[in-house]
Amino acid sequence: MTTREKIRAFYDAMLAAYGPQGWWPAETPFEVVVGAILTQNTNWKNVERAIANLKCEGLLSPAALDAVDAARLAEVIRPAGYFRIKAARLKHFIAMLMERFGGDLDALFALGTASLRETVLAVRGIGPETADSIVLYAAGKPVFVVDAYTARILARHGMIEAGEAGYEEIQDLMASALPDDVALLKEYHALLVAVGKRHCKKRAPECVGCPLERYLEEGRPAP
DNA sequence: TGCCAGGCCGGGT
DNA sequence: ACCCGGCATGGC
Repeated sequence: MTTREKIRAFYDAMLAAYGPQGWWPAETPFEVVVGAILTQNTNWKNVERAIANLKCEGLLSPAALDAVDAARLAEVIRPAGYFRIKAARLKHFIAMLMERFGGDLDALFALGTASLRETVLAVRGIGPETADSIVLYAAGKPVFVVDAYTARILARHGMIEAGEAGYEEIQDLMASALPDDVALLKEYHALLVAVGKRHCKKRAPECVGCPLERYLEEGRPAP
């Protein structure tokens, strides 16, 4: 089986094992943007609390985040960790949105996929994964989102060298094996996270009970 | 009880 | 071009 075939087979295996994940968990595209920044190296549970706080305080809109004091914003998002840095990062994104797009998220998302990614990536505090999460899950444009689980799972299945492949390299590998299908790309990344959380933790010596290997061997999903 | 979570930046080699 | 320390809360 070629690497390309494996990448496609993984999708079937994960979908069969866990079903559609329905990502991103948010009510609006703007909430996706905020969540993408808040979840950097942080447990999603903590992010949920921070977002609930933002909703309570009426701060979950570009205009409100633009107006709020950075120190107060930091206190509101405290449960998400790195709260001072993340408050600044949210402010940087909002500043870009206000100055260049009049605070209109749809105007930003009207950009083509490549320039949208560049624009978002240029914001201080937004790196490749956060940018791609915004492009895919908030703007609905086709990019593959790479994260720590993606690299770890691919490495443990011998598809890349552990610690060798960079972000873009992994992204290109996945993109070359998959169609430009937004729904599939959304689901694929979400499924990798689902599998990673259960079977591919950082410290674990191997992917215990991972459904993928078994699927590849037996040609059908693990029970 | 430590280790880890859906990263990214800035300064130093 | 890499490498590393710093950033911080809450869960298992």
